[in-house]
Amino acid sequence: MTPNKKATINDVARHADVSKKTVSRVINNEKNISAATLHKVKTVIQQLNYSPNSQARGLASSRSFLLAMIYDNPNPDYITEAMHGALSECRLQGCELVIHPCDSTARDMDESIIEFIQRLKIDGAILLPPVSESERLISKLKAVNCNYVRLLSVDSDNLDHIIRCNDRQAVSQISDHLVALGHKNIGFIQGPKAYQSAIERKEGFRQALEDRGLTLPENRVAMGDYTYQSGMECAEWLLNSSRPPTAIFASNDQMALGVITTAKKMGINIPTDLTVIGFDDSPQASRVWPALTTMDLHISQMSQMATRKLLTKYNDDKALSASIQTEFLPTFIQRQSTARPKNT
Amino acid sequence: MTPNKKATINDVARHADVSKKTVSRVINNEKNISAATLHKVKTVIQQLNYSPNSQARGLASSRSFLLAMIYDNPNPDYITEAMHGALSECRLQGCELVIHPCDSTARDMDESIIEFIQRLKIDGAILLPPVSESERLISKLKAVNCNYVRLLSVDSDNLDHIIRCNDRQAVSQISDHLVALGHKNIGFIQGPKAYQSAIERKEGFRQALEDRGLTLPENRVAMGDYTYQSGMECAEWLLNSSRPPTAIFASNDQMALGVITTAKKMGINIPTDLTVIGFDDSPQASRVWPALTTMDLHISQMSQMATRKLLTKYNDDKALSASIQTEFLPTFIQRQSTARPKNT
DNA sequence: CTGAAAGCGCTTACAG
DNA sequence: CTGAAAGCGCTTACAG
Repeated sequence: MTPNKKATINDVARHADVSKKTVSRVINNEKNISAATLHKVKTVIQQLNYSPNSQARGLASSRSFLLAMIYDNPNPDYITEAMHGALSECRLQGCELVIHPCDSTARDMDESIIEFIQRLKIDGAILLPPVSESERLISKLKAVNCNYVRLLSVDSDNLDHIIRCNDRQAVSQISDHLVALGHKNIGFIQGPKAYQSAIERKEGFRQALEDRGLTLPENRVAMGDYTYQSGMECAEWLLNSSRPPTAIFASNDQMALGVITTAKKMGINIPTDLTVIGFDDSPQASRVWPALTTMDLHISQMSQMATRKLLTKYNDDKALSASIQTEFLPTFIQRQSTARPKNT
Repeated sequence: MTPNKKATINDVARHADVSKKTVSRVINNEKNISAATLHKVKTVIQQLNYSPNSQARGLASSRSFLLAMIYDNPNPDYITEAMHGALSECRLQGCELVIHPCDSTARDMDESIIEFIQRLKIDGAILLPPVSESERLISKLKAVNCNYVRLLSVDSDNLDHIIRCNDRQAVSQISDHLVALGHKNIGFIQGPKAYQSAIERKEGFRQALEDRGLTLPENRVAMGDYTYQSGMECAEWLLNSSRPPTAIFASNDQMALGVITTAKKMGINIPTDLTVIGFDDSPQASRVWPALTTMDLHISQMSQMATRKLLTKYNDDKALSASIQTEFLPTFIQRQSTARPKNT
């Protein structure tokens, strides 16, 4: 990479007149170094503009300083946020992020992930839904002794391995809002059943409505798949029913955006004729008219905490470890797509 | 990583009864191996489920099999597409992608990028705009002998180092469309001058209109910054002028989306009262109502070609190298946001 | 076509 | 608190 040869640990050792083991000690922040030696070595490191070769470190210590983000998620906004959070923590702790999208419908997904992890000696894997929900993958990860943290909607693993988004409590906030506005005839658009979040949001919402004296009849539940297209279709179905709902809660923003489009096409005004609520707080939510009321899932923070949790193994900073938050509660973001129903 | 010890080159050599150098030859697809030996080694590799340790390979050969994608781009859709393209090529050629967002306004951006590249011994860097436009960074990259390819709107480097999007020809297609529809009073929303693409699109559009006997007066040019917010503001300014344009071309989709929102707020109907054209073909373009007419930039393909170009150095597949396309012409995507002006 | 030796730049396990 | 030796799993440069 460098013509003007990059400095190595040997150069530093020679210049500082110590053994390379001592240099290694300062690189790795080990204890038991005299202040004088520490200072001397640090000075030389500066002078020589030395930075340790991570391949050599990795080969010797069987660490790679590489974390992997593994996902199969059609939603780029989710991925982007997740990367952002993971990256912040990586910088803090001197790691790098390798991204590894995959196809969870492929037969050999698990094998190819494992091969990838072993080839790069990945220090730890951050698993995003729906990949994070595959117990088969998890058991293979354990078999090769690979550290991992899963972003999930439910507590289905040891707490060392999950960061959880409490979708149930989140949808209960939404039902509060809807009930407070006076809506009684509410439609719901569900996500694909292959996603745990879709189930949690649906069951949580149904439960929350019942707790508040309302119901969510099956003919008010449309089956979407988290896409814009499905949001449009579900909205059409709900709004063309004999007694159309006065509010629609779509279990993600893409589908809610589809609801808005369909309503516009049908000449239905939002929010006066129809209240629409999404779930995600995607960038587009604030960039439509009317701006979409939704839930902020704090994906970036969740991903950062997942990364921090992954690195506790290599990090003896107690304060940092203690700062890890395992469960996240989404935040309600009120914008312009909700209002009281017309005849109330 | 593995409790049940992963196989090494030595295990393969022993089982196949050859030297490890021979195993190395098959790993690296070298010539001059007898068919019998090749077969024998390959079989053992399969049996042992062996995959070479990329750290050891890297340390010995000063390669890392790691490519970096370096960017400072507020547009997640662009990044996502670029990653997708790069990743496809990485898989093809056995590399991995490390992502490295950065802040191009930071004083130490160049230094931190160089440090990162040297620390990981990155095999090559894919530079996205606007980072790709920094000549200062390029010269530092050259100084440390780091291979790179830039995604750019202009030819400002050796052809080995660029993949170009021909923004000028693209906007000329847009002016064709607008002129064919009969628009004469056209507004333009410019991107931030720090982006070369913003300049190319503006100058290209002005030139194209002039070539067709029209003009783009300065009072029809609004200064945006590629954000939705600026698109709204610019649209307000243009539409509140004494003789509002019958068509607005925004130099990216985010701003065009802002135009649509402002038009809606003002009660202006699209496309009958106002034609709107964007540039990017972002996912949202087809998810608003009316769906946005725009240009597909082929970012994923550009990024894939950039990656392929980067890897030619390590790859002696002539056919693959010959398949590299250096210049891309965006494709016009007609949707529902354009129509003839009202009184024509 | 194949192999033995040395070395890439670090860390581990020990010794003192 | 510090260091000498061996080794991580490969490739390079040679030799034959």
